[in-house]
Order: sequence, then C-alpha cells, then structure tokens
Amino acid sequence: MEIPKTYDPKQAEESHYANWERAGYFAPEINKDPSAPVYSIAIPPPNVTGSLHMGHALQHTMMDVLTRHKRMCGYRTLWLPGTDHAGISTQLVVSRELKKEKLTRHDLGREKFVERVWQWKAESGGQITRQMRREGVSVDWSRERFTMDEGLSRAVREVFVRLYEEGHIYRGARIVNWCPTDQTVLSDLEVVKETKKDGKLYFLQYPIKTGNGSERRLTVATTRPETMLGDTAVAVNPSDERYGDLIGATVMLPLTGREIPVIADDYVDPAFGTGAVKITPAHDPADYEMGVRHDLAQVFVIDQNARMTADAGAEFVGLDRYEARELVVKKFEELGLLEKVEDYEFAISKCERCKTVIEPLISTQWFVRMDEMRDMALKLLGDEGKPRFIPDSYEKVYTNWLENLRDWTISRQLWWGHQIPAWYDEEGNVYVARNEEEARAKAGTDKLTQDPDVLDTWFSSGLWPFSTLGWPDETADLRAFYPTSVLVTARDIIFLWVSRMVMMGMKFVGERPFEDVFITGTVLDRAGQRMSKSKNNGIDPLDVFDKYGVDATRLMLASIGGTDTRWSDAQVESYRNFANKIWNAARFCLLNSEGATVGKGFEGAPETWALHDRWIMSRLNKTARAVGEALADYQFHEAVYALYHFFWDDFCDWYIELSKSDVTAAAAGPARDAARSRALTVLEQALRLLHPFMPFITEEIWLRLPGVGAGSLHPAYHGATPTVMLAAYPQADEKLIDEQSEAEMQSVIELVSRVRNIRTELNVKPSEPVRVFVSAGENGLQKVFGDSLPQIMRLVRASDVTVSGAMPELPRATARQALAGGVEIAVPLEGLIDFTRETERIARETEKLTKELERIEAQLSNPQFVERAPAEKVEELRQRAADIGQRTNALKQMSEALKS
RNA sequence: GCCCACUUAACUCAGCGGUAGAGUGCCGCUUUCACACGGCGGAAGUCGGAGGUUCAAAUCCUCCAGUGGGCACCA
Repeated sequence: MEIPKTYDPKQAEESHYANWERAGYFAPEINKDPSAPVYSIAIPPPNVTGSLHMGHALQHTMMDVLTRHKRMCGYRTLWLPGTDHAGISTQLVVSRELKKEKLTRHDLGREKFVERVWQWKAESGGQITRQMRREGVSVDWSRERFTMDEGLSRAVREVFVRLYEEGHIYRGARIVNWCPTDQTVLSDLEVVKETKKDGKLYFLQYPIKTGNGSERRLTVATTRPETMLGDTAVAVNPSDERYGDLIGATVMLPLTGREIPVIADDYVDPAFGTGAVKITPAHDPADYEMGVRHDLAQVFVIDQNARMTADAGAEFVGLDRYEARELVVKKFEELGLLEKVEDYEFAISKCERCKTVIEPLISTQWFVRMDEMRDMALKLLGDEGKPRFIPDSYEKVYTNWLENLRDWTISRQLWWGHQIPAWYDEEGNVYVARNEEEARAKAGTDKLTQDPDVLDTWFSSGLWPFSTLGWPDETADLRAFYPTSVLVTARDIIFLWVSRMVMMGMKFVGERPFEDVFITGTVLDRAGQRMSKSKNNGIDPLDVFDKYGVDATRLMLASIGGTDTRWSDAQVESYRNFANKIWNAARFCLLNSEGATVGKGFEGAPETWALHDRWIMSRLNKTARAVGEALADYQFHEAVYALYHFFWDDFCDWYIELSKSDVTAAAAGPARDAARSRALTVLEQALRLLHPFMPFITEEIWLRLPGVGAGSLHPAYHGATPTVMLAAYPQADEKLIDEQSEAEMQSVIELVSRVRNIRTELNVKPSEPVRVFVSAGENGLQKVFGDSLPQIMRLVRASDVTVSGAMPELPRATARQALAGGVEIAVPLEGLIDFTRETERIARETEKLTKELERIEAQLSNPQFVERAPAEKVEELRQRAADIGQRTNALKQMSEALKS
C-alpha cells in the first residue's frame, strides 16, 4: 500500500465534500428513523455581498461540529443555509458597478435597477456559499434560502400586515437618524457613537429683549453652532436661581431676527455649560422631545444633504453644515456675541456603514411599537429561562436592552429590499395589504401608488428561523424543525438580530425560535485588535486553509473558548502537525493491517485482556464521555483538548508503542491479527470522535480501513454508502472505564519515564542497553510490572529487567530512584556514573519531596483542618505524606549507598 | 457616567475552592524500520496589586490599577 509520509490536505478536501453533498448526507432525509430526535440550526445568513472572514469560519466551525456530532448520534439534523439581501451594502455594490459605466441608479430607474441587482446576485452572489463549501460545512443546500426569495418575502408582508392591523406599526413624522451619504434613515442600532477628541464647545450670547433698553445677554453652550439658526427656545432648569427671573422672557435670536422664549425644563442640567440650553427641535433628538413637551415650533434649517435650507437665511442657504458652522461663528464674533470657544471631547453619531456624521432630521417614516413583543421576550426569559445564553453573562445584556427598548424605525429610503406593502390613493389615504390586489379591494380604486420605501434588512432577518421553514404555511419543515436547537453568533448582533428573532418568533409562531444562544468569542489580530476591513488587519481564512489545511484551521478555531483570542499561526501549525500525527498513526496501522479487521480483537471479557488493552479502552471511553459532555455545554476547547491528548499521548505515544512488538511481529498468526485489529479498532473509534472537528482527514483515512462498511453506520442511516459522517458517534461505555487499569498503567508509565530520565541525566547513549532492577514490595504492582516486562524492556531500551519484591545487592555505581507506591528502581551503570552528579540528583529529588512533605504536614498538624475538612481529603493527604516519607527514606539510603 | 469581560510560564490560552496546566518557544540528547510537521528528557509562574471570607483561595467577596467591549439625549 502506497501512503505518503506527510498528509496533504488538498486532495481530501477536494474530493469528499462534493461526494457528501451529492449523496444527500447533509439533508435530514438521510435519516430513516421516524422516531429520531431532531436537531436544527438556522445559519446566521451572511450578506450576499460578503466574502468569508474569520468570524464566519469560527461560527461555522462550531455549528458544523454540533451538527455533525448530532447527526452521528442519530439525530435528524437540519442545518439550514442561506444569505441575506443586505439592503444598503448590495445597493451600493451595484451602484458602484453602474458608476463604472458612468450611470447612476436614477438613470436606470427603480425597476431596471432592481433587475440589475438580481442579475448581480445571480452572477456574483454565490461567492460566499462557494467559500463555505470549502470549510466543509454540512448544511443542507437543498433548503438554501435568500431573504428576498418569494417565500420569505411573503412572510415579510404577512408580518407587516398583521403588525399594522394590530396597531403595532404606524407611520408618522419623528426625529430620526439620517445618513446624508446613504440618503436613508437608520435605526438606532445602525448608528455608532464615536468619541470626537478635537471637539469644540461654543459659547454663544443671545441678547434678551428687556423693553427698557438695557443690555442683558444669555449665554448658551453648543457643539453645533449652525443649528442656532433653527432655535425656537432657550431652556433653563426651573430651580436655577441664576435664571429664575428670565423664565418667560424673550430672547432676540441673532442672525435671524426671530424672537424666541426662555422656557423651564427639568431636563436641563444647571451644572453643565452655562446652565442654559439652546433648543433646536428640528435638528436634535433631545430638543425634539423638549419641543414636543413645550409645543415649540420646528424650524428646518438643514436638509437631507446636510446643507442649509432657505429658512436658514439668505446668507446660509446652500452651505454645507460645516461651512455654515464656520460662518455662524464668524458672524457671532463680528457681533461681539461669541463669548468663548473651549476644547471639548464628546460622542458623535456616525453611520455604522459609511461613517458619515448622522444628521438628526424630522421625517415621515414607518415605525414598530415594540412593547408587546418586548414583553413576550422578557416573559419567555423570566418564566422559562429561554433562550439560554452561553456564556450566561449575555443574558443581562439582552435583558437590559429589552427593558429600554424604543420604537423601531423600519422604513429605509432604498430600492433594494422588501418594498413596504402600503399603498396610497390619490387623497393620500393609506392601505396596508398583502399585495396590490388586496389593497385595491380595500381602497375601492385601482389608482394606487405603493410606498417607495423598503424595510430595514433586519426586519426580514428577524423572521429567519421560521420564514425559512415555510411560514406562514404550516409546513412539515416548520413542524419538524422549529424551534431550532441553538443559535451560534457573535455578540455584536444580540440586539440587532437575536432579540428580534425572539420577539418575532414569539409573536408569530407562538414559540421561541431557539433553545440556546451560544455567543462566540472574537478572533483578534496578532496585536489584539479586532479584525476589520478599514484597518486591513484581517486574516483570510482561505489563505490559512491553503497553508495549513481546513481541518487544522477548524481545530484551532474550535479550541477558542468563549473569550476573545488573538490569532496565532503557530497554533494552527500545531494542529497541522496533529493532523500529520493522525495521518502517520493511521499509516502505521494500515501498513500493518494484513489479516486485521476493524471491530475485532477485543473479544471476550475485558478481564482477560492485556493491561494496555484494558487501559486504552478505558481512555477511549473516558474521552468519548468527556467530548460528549463538553459539546453539550458548548465547551469546544475542552473537547479539542480531550481528543488531542487522547490521540497523541494515549494512543500514539503509549498504546502504539506498547503494542508495537505484537503488531509488527514477523510471524503471521491469530495473535498478530488480533493485535493489529485492536490498533485499527481504536483508531477507527478515534476517527469517529474526531470527525465533527476534522471532517476531511477522518473521512480520508476511515474509508481506507479494512472492515469498515455499511455495518459501521448508525442504524438511522441504513442503506447509505459508507462514510464516517454517518457512523455512530462513540458513546462512553461505563463498563469499560477501568480506574484500576488506568492506575496500573500509570505505574508502568512512571516506571518507564523514570528510567528514561536516569538515562538522559547520566548521558547514557540511546543505543546503549541498560539493565534495570525494579522492587515493588509485596503489592500488586510486582505482577503488573512482571506482565509488562517485554514492553518495559523495549520502551526503556533495556537488555534485561528484573522485578522482585526487594532490591537485591547492587554495585555502588548504580543509579536509583524511588517512585510512588513504594516502588524502587535501580540501573547499574558501571563506568558511567559520576558519583557527585548522582548524589546531587538525589539531593534535588529529596529536596523537592521534603518541601511538599512540609506543606502537607503543616496542614495535617492544623487541628482546624483535620476537624473541618472532609475526611477523605484528610485521608488523602495522610496517604500522600506516608508515600513521600517512604520515598524520602529510600532516597536517603540510595544516597548512603553512593558514599560507601 | 453606568454596565460587563479580561489580567496565570517568553508568547497564545485552559483551569475557576483542596498538590499550578497545555500548545508554541527555550535547553539537552536523538535521524531505531508510522511520523524531524517526529521521539525522549528538562528548565521555566510569589496565577495584575491590596485587603477580606475559609481549615484551605489562581479559583469566592471588596477596593484599586491596566486592557478590551457594550450602554448613555448632558447641549
């Protein structure tokens, strides 16, 4: 059999995925067990414009591990894939294309433009789904969805109509976040606050109308002087003694000739600035509220392009807001009304996508009142603790946000998206309907115009867990797969998306959309910074796949816990090495597989097996148990750790070495066949355990193993072509977990390690055989060592190993060591021992033990400890103290022996 | 301003009430017939600081410092 020495991931990655997809292994229909439990995940749909980044790779790895694991456990699994139409992003991508042809979307018109977007989607929208195939994700492509699909669009209209009919959706003029670049309104969540370090606070003086010709001025502080052109009041705190006499007075607003009142409002903080606030209801959210409270006029001085309007005055009209700011300040200075300008750091709102400074404007938009759905979500958490957040600290974040939830602005001034299902007749009456026909019926006319706005992209995403399953129809998929089992996502969309799915799911399906929410950590760059396009510090997962292989990358990602972790090539490299280790262990087993069959070799009662066989089965079952428990708790790193060390340490370093002489015996025969079968069997089980994490290498090897086939599959998949993907996931068999064998093996391992240590410390050449004497008192270890003699000889490179109850008389030139359990070892090394060094070595060892003994004795002599600590704890320490005492004595004698 | 998380070996991180761990790196030795992407052995940490609770604290509590993140209408 030709098997290369080094694992090349490319070939396996290229061949298996296409086979799995073609064979239908990813679809729930592959499961033939009608009573199989169900496991489902709806993928967080990546933007159709997107390309794979590390965050996707991380989340997809975890979802794939969960899905593959459950599938192998016999669950009917559905991991549903799809993409999001991503309103603004997609519209901009296509607009940019048009720009190359010297066209704007307005040149095309809405209909042609939208057609063009669909065309773009057909040609270029598949990039991310192709990249996902590279990751090995076991999603059911036959159920792939897109948020603008007809089915999902129907769900969107249905939800809109129902919310409107129940009075949760309304249309009205409110102050909103306007992005002058994207030319659309944005929800609060699409606005980011950024610290403006070089901000200025301007102190403007407004003359007060006194009627008696006396000069008095009121100073207001502002970061936006240009908005003073739209001021309609100055507010002070009613309890502020400085201004008490001014409440109700009139201020002559400079530059405008308008007169505005001084009003009192508790909102004003007397301690800030001058304690007097200019109020611009049309251009500031807080002022807007105050304007509503005091019935103030709204004077619009800034338009949707962030330019000054005619109402700003002839000198200002047409100016950009920042030009207007300069001019206002200059005029104030000329008039002697600019008191001062201070440096002032404050938070400024920007468009999350394009980073343009938001212009608060009053605009007619569609909104959703969230109170009813908010209460449903809070009740679900309060009553049932659902969804369960992992890590649980996010539950508080989620609750706090919900409790302070405000109305959601859902209309967007875009062309790409779900057009709002509202029509207007010629009088401007609005008809909300599922389609135009229904609207006509309601309106009693066909002279209707549909609202030009589209819905916030997150409106359709909020329906994702059920719209993808066919809602509003009562489909079989909806019944089978809703609620989904878990949502795996990043923390930055808990509000934007997670909360809305819960609210929408409760409202429209009457049930939570998922049981658990697993919030992943974030992969940071090497310097600990978030990866971002603007910083250009992203590491492309596809490059990592090319360099180290998909399986190694997945293992690295899975080993990231719930906390943020810096990217490290070295770590991926170590998992690449692990993949190679797996490859070579398999290579060894396969090169020695003649006469062997997976599943054989462990016949009869475990008591009749050799120690190392009982031991490896115990380790294997413990590992299966650990992995199962870890995955149930989303402790991916624990699962990886358990698998890594089982495979490398237990299986490769010890089991293969211990069984090597039997496996590679020159003479064929039943004993050799059995030993070979056992190695193959353990390997095969290990591959199953590893498969959810490393799908490619495990399949590549598994298919080559002699004896695997239809019989290896989980019963739910009978009739399927053999694949490790559908093999039964190993479940811990508690009967095979054998603590005594593990303890005995541990003694053998320690014995071997100590002899090796002596060899190294005393510079014995690797090729030089040694003689080893072991005394194991009268306890059972004597038999354990006796039974493992050939293996011990091989592992320590001894010409001879003698095990007895007591150490025989040995020459002075003997290296010695005292082990736990009263075991002593001696290696005569005539001519090799440096007596001084050996004395030192024993002294070091003694010192280490003495220190530990002192600590233990201090504890044991503390009556409080003996009294209050659990009895077994005390007993454990006593035993350890006794053992150390014995070893120290032995070392002392060894030291004496060296002197004689 | 408020809230949350993090701070453990040179690096990246586990552990989260009972003898300090892993991977990488480092220091020896080693190309013995699965693997040098390997093997064997080894050195390396007063677990951010200060208090407190406890028989016992890296682990629980309080305060402080640093880092990162979220929330917030102080103009």
